[in-house]
Amino acid sequence: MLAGGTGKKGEGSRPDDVRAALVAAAAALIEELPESRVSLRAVARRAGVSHAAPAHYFPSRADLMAAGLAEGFDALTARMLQRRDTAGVDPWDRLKAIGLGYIAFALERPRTYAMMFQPGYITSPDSVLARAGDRCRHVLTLAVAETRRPDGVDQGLGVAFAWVTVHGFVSLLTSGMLDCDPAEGVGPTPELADRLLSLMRPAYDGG
Amino acid sequence: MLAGGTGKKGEGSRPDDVRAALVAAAAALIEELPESRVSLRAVARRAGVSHAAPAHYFPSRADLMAAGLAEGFDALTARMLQRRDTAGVDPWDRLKAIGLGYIAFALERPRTYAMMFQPGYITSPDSVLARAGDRCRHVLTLAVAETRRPDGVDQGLGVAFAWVTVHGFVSLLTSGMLDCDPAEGVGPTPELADRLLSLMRPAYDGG
DNA sequence: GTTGACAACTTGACACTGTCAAGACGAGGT
DNA sequence: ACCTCGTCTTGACAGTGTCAAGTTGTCAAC
Repeated sequence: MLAGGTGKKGEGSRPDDVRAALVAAAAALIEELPESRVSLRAVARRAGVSHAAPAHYFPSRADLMAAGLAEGFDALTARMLQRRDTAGVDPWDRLKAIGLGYIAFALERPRTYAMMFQPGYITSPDSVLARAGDRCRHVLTLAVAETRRPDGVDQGLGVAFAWVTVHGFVSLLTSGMLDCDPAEGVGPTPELADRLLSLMRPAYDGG
Repeated sequence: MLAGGTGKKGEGSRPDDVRAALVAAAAALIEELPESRVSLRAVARRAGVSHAAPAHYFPSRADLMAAGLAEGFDALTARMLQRRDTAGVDPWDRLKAIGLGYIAFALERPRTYAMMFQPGYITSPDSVLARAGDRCRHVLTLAVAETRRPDGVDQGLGVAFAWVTVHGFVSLLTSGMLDCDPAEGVGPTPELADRLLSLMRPAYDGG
């Protein structure tokens, strides 16, 4: 049977209810607990099913985590779009808004964000997680395309550079390596983010 | 007793032999196995001690991992220094050499690298891991200082930008998010690394 | 040289984990 | 009525981190 069976337990159940509950529980726990404590059984408990229920929908723990992380990616994408659409019409403003939205998401949901980029959860380029990542990058690609100039960097490189910068920033920040040291002239987080994004700009403008 | 006791078991043992063996075993397993499979017991087996021996040197699993990861940081620092010292005298060449050494290390020991920057292993700014990270950043700071111009970016921001760029690059690459797509004009890894580092430069040169 | 103290481990146990095998159970078809 | 199948539960197994207690070897004191 391909599309969700009608098998239901209580009267309130709908097809794939359990699956959705598991993914939602996983997404929640990923942010609430350190990674090692997000167990299959904890997710199952949160979703109100038995400890082995996840095995019917996900071949392994990693697959359930990947599904939860894909939800995280979609939330990130939504955040970027929201910020972009409230920015003006200037392409650079829009790109910068996307970057700030990206950073805001990562700092609000640091554990989810860190896990999203952990090697090992993407099993294939067609996996749920990889596709969610692609959708996210697509938003960035569109924004970079808008800023494009005849003598600017090429598309792929521009996307890579923008992503690399914002990801590197939040990743270093949340891992505790980038403590904004006032002695070195670097201010608090939002200011540092703004200055880093501004620092990026000349790479796009010049030939 | 403050400094390592003389308690030895066999005749070959030296003080703190077991501790060093544990850290070495941890560092090795961190690269060999996915993170979830690097267990205290596996490390203990590799070091040839009982499953509870690590508890005598490290309060928890995280502390043993942090010790292994600190070794990774020191190896990274050594790699950067080696590359820097074989580069010429041009400050920018030296900074770029450091960046390429950094990238080379991360791509050779991807699991170690990813774990080094995972939030949660740095318990305090004085921890072994944090200090190893500081030593690494210090090398970068020196190199950035060499490139400094009167009208360039300030020190702290320059260090942050350089680190953010190389870290973001290898982190995205190893997590599978940055598949160098030929259709978008981005070539293979070494070329992309080189172009990204070059893209960074105008940020340091201009006012 | 016997005694005691003590660090360095080992052994054993506990609750917890991911995964597999087997069973319960209701819905749908014949 | 009977069978089948998908959904989920129950039960089991090896493996995990951590704690408590026991063992062993070394040193200092007397």
